[in-house]
Amino acid sequence: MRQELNTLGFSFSKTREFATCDPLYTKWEQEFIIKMFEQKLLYRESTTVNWCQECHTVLANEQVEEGCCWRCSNEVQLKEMPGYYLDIIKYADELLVDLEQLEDKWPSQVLTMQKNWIGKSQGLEFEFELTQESKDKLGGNFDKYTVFTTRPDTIYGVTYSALAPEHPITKYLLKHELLDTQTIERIVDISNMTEVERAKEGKEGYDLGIEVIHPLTGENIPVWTANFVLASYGGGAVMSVPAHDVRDFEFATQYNLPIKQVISGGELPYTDEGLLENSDIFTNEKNTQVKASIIELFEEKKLGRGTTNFKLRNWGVSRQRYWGAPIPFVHCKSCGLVAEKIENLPIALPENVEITGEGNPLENHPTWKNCSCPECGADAIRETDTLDTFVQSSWYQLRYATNPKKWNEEGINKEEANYWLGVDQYIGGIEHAILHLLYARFFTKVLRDLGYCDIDEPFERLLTQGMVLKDGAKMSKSKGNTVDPDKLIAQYGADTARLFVLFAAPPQKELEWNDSAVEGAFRFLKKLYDRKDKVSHRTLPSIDQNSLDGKAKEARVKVYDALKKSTDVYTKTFAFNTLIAACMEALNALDKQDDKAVWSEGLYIILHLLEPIAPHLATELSQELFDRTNLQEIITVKEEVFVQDSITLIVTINGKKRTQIEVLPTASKEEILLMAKDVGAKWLEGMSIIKEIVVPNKLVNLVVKPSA
RNA sequence: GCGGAUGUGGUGAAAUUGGUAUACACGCCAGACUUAGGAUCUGGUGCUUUACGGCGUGGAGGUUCGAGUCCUCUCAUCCGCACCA
Repeated sequence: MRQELNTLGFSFSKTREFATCDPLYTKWEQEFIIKMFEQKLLYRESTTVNWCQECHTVLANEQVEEGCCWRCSNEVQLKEMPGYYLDIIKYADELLVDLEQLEDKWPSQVLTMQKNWIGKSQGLEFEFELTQESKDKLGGNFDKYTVFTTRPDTIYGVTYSALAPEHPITKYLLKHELLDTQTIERIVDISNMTEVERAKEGKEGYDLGIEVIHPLTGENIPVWTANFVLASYGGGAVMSVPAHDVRDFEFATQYNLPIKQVISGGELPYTDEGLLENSDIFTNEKNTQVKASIIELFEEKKLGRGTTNFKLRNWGVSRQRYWGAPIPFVHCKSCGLVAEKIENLPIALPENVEITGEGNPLENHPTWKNCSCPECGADAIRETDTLDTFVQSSWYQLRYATNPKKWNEEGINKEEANYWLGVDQYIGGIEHAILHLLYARFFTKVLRDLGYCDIDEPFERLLTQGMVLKDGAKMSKSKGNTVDPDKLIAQYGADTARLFVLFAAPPQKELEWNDSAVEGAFRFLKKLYDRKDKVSHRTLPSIDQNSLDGKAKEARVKVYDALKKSTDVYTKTFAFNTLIAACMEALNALDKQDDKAVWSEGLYIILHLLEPIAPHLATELSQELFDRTNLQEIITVKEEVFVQDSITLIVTINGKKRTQIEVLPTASKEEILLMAKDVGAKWLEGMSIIKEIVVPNKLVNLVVKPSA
């Protein structure tokens, strides 16, 4: 890999190179984790997690794609187990708001994906009080439960409430067998399904035989459990308004539950705006306008409160595998969960380990997990979970900005990090839109708050390069459809390979690999090299524009067109394909003339422009021809090159191109029109002109209609 | 279902942001030089028509002197989210 990058001529600061699995890197990562634990940003909890049987590990929500593992595509299962979580929800608002700073600097698609993933919604949170009878049934263990809604305006239309199968009340009913056996079995089955599986099954639910009291009307409302109520969101319980919610409507229809319309409008379920009805004092008001008043009413009566909820889940960072930094905690019989002492870091992975593919290698290691408690010194057990490797990639840019001489003493040098970062231009695949790019944003903000740097956003500008496809599929080793760049380089050289790839398409676009055009790229470079004999000046020559013939002038225009274009391409658009095309045009135009100074100037500039694209050829020729070893100088665009002796104007009639005229740059509008009518006489016969338009330097348009 | 993106020659793609549509390159055709060419060079190459011309940026409308570009509707493909109450 390193060899390949070198051959292709990529530049890295070799002194700053490091591996994220190096214990010296691990050490600081573990320190951050301990600091986060101290700030209560990291916690350990036992919940239902995504488990990949193939990888033998837990996965974060972001790492599950359509119910499958992002690495191996194996179907993810649910499992109840303890794990460590980073409180990313605490930063949800900032992560959302700061997306605005990235507008126009990041692709809008990525911004949208992050926004949707964070999924902020505002609404009302309130408690449903259980009826006395229901409280008794639940053995006095529950008085009420909380629900969340974004539609407080439909509160008078509630006809039932639904709990997730995992809701504590549902669980209680199951445990104490307060439902009939068949129902219990079915609910347990549902509990074992993933969200994706539940969605596929269609709606299913059961009457739990308990009731709650409507907080405003005092009516009794039946409580059901339903497979579409998510345990992980909004407390795992909802109020149901079948008249104005598609899901509730479907469910209510299926189980013959009552439906009460409270917004006037069309066919049910009606989810658009309208006037309220059957809504007590709010009747006849616009539904969009009463949301706030209803929340206020709940707050006044101390029944509930306005709240914000996020779809984003906290980041589960526990992994049960060998690679990744060990989570630096110790389980002590008397002290409980204890963070390792900073001076004992790093807690390195053992090297004599057996990777069997079965179970956690650290767990299975005979001695590694035995340690003493950092608090009391008693025998204790080391945590065997390791950190998600996305933690490693969340701060490597901060490490890279830190002077290697300081790597032993500090993880991140604040001054240097502040100086170098955020990254001016970051390049990566769209597949990390809500993985690495979200985690790194979060981690950067946490490290900022822990005092390690003053950076708000890790990556200032982002380019998501398109995937390279082969036979319509993403190129990958596992699919065996990769193209070996070595072969291409061996045959044509690294510069041709680079030029070819950049010329094929703009980098944002995905590219179907087809190497038939390699020849073209090679031909261009060869031609460029062949023309070195044309150079007669050792420096950028000064040229008297007036002494040149037309072809030479045209060549200069093309050369300076390319130079002009390069600024935009290298700083904004990254449309290297158009810059390469401009260089090709310039070379073609140079070939049509024979002024030595123009040739020298042209090649000087073309080599300068191609340096980042074909560095080997460009630097070698620049050195040989012009004694230039550093191609970073700024060449100014000579505007006089673009001043033309005459201007070509297109003559259009009724918007259709008919002919063209040559005029002096000083020609007046009247002169131009006169000339246009003269050359266009053929098309004007029997016509009367009703409008004349002259666009300077561009065209003339004559609007005509048949004479009466 | 919701959200986003993209549709231009045989192919990869350009178009100064409302002003000559198809630059540049691949491919193809013809020619030149060659013992030879998978090397190099020259010319041609959107469709249609004998020609003048007509048509042409997924499709249908609209705005405008003028639309690949702006607006409305529509079709197709791709991507993301997917019961988030």
